Amino acid sequence: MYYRNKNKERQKKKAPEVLKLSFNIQESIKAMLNNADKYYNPVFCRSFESEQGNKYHQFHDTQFKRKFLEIIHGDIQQNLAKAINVTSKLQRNSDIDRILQNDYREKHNQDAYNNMLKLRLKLPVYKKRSEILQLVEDNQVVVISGETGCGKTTQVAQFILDDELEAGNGSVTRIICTQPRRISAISVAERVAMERTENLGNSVGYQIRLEKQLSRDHGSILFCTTGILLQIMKHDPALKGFSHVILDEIHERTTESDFVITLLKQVIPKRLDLKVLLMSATLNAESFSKYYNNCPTIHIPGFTYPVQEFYLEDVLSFVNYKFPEAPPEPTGYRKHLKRYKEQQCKKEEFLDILQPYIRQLMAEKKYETHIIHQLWNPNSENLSLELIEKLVRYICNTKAPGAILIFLPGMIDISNLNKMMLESGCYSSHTYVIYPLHSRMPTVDQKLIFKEPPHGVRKIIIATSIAETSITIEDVVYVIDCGKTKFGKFDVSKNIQTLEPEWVSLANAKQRRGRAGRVKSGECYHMYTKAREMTFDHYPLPEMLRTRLEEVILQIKTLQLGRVKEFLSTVMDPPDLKAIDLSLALLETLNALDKDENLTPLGYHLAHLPLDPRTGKMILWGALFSCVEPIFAIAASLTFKDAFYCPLGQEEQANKKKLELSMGQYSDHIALAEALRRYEVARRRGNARQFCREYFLSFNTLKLLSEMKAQFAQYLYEMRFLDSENPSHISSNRNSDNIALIKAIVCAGLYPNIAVVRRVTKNGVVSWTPEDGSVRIHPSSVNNRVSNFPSRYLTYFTKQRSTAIFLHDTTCISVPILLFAGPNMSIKREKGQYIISINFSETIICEEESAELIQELQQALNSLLEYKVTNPATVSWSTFEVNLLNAIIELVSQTDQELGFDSTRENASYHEDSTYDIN
DNA sequence: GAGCACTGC
Repeated sequence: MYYRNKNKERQKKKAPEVLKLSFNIQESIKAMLNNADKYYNPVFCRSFESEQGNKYHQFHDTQFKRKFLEIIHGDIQQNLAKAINVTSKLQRNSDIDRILQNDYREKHNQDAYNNMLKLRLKLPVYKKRSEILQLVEDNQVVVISGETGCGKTTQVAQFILDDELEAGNGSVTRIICTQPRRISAISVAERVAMERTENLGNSVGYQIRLEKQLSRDHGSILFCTTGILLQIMKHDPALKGFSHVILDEIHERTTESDFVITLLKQVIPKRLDLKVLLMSATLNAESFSKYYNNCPTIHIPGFTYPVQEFYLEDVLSFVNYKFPEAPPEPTGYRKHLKRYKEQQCKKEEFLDILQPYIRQLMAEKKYETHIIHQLWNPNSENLSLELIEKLVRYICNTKAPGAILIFLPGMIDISNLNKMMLESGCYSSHTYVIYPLHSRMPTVDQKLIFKEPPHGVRKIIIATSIAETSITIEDVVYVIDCGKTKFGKFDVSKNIQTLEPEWVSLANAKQRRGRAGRVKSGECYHMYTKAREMTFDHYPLPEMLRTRLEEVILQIKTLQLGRVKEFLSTVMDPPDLKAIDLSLALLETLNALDKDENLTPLGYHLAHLPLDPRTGKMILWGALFSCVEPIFAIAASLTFKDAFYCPLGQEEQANKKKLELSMGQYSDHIALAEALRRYEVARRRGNARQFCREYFLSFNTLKLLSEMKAQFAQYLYEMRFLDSENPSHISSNRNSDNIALIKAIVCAGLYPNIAVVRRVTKNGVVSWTPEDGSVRIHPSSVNNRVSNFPSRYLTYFTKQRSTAIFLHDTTCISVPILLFAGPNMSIKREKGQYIISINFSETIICEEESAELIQELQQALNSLLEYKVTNPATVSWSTFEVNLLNAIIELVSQTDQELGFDSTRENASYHEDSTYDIN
C-alpha cells in the first residue's frame, strides 16, 4: 500500500507538461508560413513524371539533373560496352616505349640498384618469377598464394612492370595494386621505390584517402587502398586506365575486396586485355580460384623462422596454476538463470569436445595427473590473466632475451593485466618495459614501441588483435596467444550490432604465431588445448556477413549494378536476405531510396560522400543551416573515429577533460566538435601537441578529422551546397555558435536513434528505446554520470550489445529539437488536446495551435531539403528560405535556454581567432 | 563502469 501510494505520488509529479510555443515564436512562424505559400508552393511541392514514368522531384539544375538521371537509368553492362570503345590513356607510343626501356636497362648499371636486386633475389618469390609471368601471359586471372615473408607484395607487380618495360611495352602498362590498409599502401610503395632506386612519383606511386603521390601515367605501379580502386571504378568502370589489377591480401575478406572481386567478374569478359592477379594467404586461395572459374593458382612458399608451439597442457606443466572451481548452482533469479543456462551449454560442448582428448592424453601418460585434473575443469577454457602473468614470469626467468607479445581480447583485459603486473612488483622498470597496445590508447601513436629496448631490458607488449596485422613489432620472440578476440557482428534477428569475445580462427592463430618468428626462431604459447584448436573455424567470417549493408547498397546503386539482392547473390559469400531488407528499409526511411529501390536525389549525394548515410545527411543539413565547422567535425568523428584516448590509469582525468569539452551541454557530440575546434585553434597558435596531451586526445586522429572536414566541404562546394570549399569560411558558419541548432541537426541526422532516460542508478543511467527496451549509457559518455537531465530525450549514433546494450555517444535534446528532427510524426486530437507521437512510444502533449505550426514547419523544411538536394544550391540568406530556417532556429533554441542548457557561447566561438577567408 | 580491427575520387 505504501509503495502504491508512493508510486501514485511519483506519477503525479511526472504529470506531462503541455508544450506551448511562445507567442513571439508562433507569430514569426505564422508570418513566415504565410509568405511561404506564395514562395514555395509552385516550386517545392510538385513532382513531375519523367519520360520513364518514374516520379522525381522537379529539377532546375541541368547539370545535376543530367548526372542523376544517368545514374538512375544506366546499367553497368551498357557502361562497360560504352567504355570499351573509348580510347584510353594507355595508347601505344613507341617513343615512350623506347625511353622507358632505356631507362630500365640503365638501372642495371647502378650499384645501388644492383645491391637492392641482390636482396630481392633472395626472396622465395623470385624463384617463381618466370612461372608467374608465364601464367599471367596465358591467363586473364591468376591466383597467387603465398605466406608472409615470401615477398609477393613487393615483387609481383615489379616482375610484371620490368618484363613489360624490357619488352618495350611501357606505354601500355599501368599496374594498380590494392592493399587493405592505408599504412601498408604507403610503406609498400616506399619500399618498392627504394628497390628501384627512385623517388615516389616516377614508376611507383601511392594513393590513399586524403594523401597521394601518383606514379607516372605509363609504365608504372600505383599502390592504393581497396576503397580508392572502388572510387576509381565509379568513373572508369572498365578500368581503361590500367593494364593490370593486383588485389593483395584478399584472404582478409573485407567488404571492399569482396565487392571489387565481384565487380571485376563483370568487367573481365568485356576487357579481355585486362589482367587480374589475386593474392591471398595459402589457407583459402583455393576458394578464390573456384570463384573465378577455376583459374590457375600458383603457390609460393614463405619464409619465417621456425616457431615452437605450446598448448595449454604444456603451459600447465611449466607453471603451477589451479583454475577456480566451477561456479555455484543457479539461484531462482531469471537473470541468473539465463547465464546459468549459457554456462551449461558451454559445459556440454566442453565435455563433448575435450573429454575424448583428455582421455587420450591420460592414456599417453605424457602429462602429469595434476595437469590432466586441471584440464577437466571447464574453467580452464576461460581467460585467466593470473595464469598468463605466471607464464610471463616463467619466460622472463628461464628464457633467453627477446620481446614478449601477449594477445588479449580487449581493453579491460589489457588494463587488468597491466595493473596486475605493475602491482606484483616483479617487473621493475630497470629490467622491463611494458606497453599496452590498443587502438584507443596513446601507445599506438608512439614510435618507442618499435624500438629495441636497451641491453638487459625486456620489452613486454600487451595487445589486442591490432598486433596481428596492423602493427608489426620486429623483435618479438615470444608470443602468448589467449585464443580469444572480440568480434563485431550484426545480429539480424534483433537488428543490433554486437561485440563479444570469441575463439579466434585458425588463420588468426597462425598469424599470431608468425609474429614470434620475424627476426629469429621463436616460441608461441597458446592458452587453449590442442583439442579446442580443432574446433576453430578456418577463417574469420567475411566482413560483409557481419556488418550493416547501407553503404554497400548505395555503392551498388551508384555503380548501376541493378537490383540489390540479385547483385549480392553473386558475391563469394552472399549476406542474409534479412540483413539486406533491414538496410533497404533504413535507406528508404532516410529517403535515400524510393520504394522501388531507386536512388533518390538525396541518395545520390549520400552515395557520393565518404560517410555513413546518416552522418551524410547530417552534413547536408549542416551546409543548409550554415553551421559547417561543428557539424562536419561531429560527422567525421562519428564515421571515422573519435580522438579521445583511453589512457591507462588516467581514465578519470580523461573523462573530466571530455566533460569540460562538452561545455555543460549534456552531449558527447558537442565535446567532439569542441575538441576539434580547440585543436585547430591550438594548431594555429603552434601548440597543438600540448593541447592534445592535456586533453588526452590523439593528435594523428584530430589531424585526419580536420582534413576530412575539408574533404566534405570540397564535395559540397563542388555540388554547390556551399559557397566556399574552405570549411571555415564565414558563409558556411553563420550559425556555428548556436549550440541548440547544432544539437538539432545532430538529432535530425541520427533520427530515429532516440532513447528516453528512465532512471539514474549508482551504476549509471538506464534508458529505454522502443526496439530494445532497457539500454545503458556507455561509461565513456559524458552523460553516464549525470543525475539530473534537463530533458528525458537522448539521441545517439552507436548502439552496441556487449555486456549490456550500450549507447556509446549521446546528446540530451529538448522536445522542440525532437519535433524538428522527427520527419514522420503524427498528430492526433484527443480530449481537446493534441498528442504528437514520433514513431516512438512516447507521446508529447501539445497545445493545439503550437502543434499545427510545428507540423507545418516540418513539412516546409522537408520540402526545402528535397528541393535543395534536387537543385543543389546554397541558401540565399536574404529570402524566404532564410525566414524558414530562422523560424526553425528560434523553435529549437527557445526551450534550450529555459531548460538550463547554455545555448550561446561566451568565451569560445567559431568566430574568435578569426581565420575566415572573408573573400 | 567499459569501445576487436579496418576503410572512402
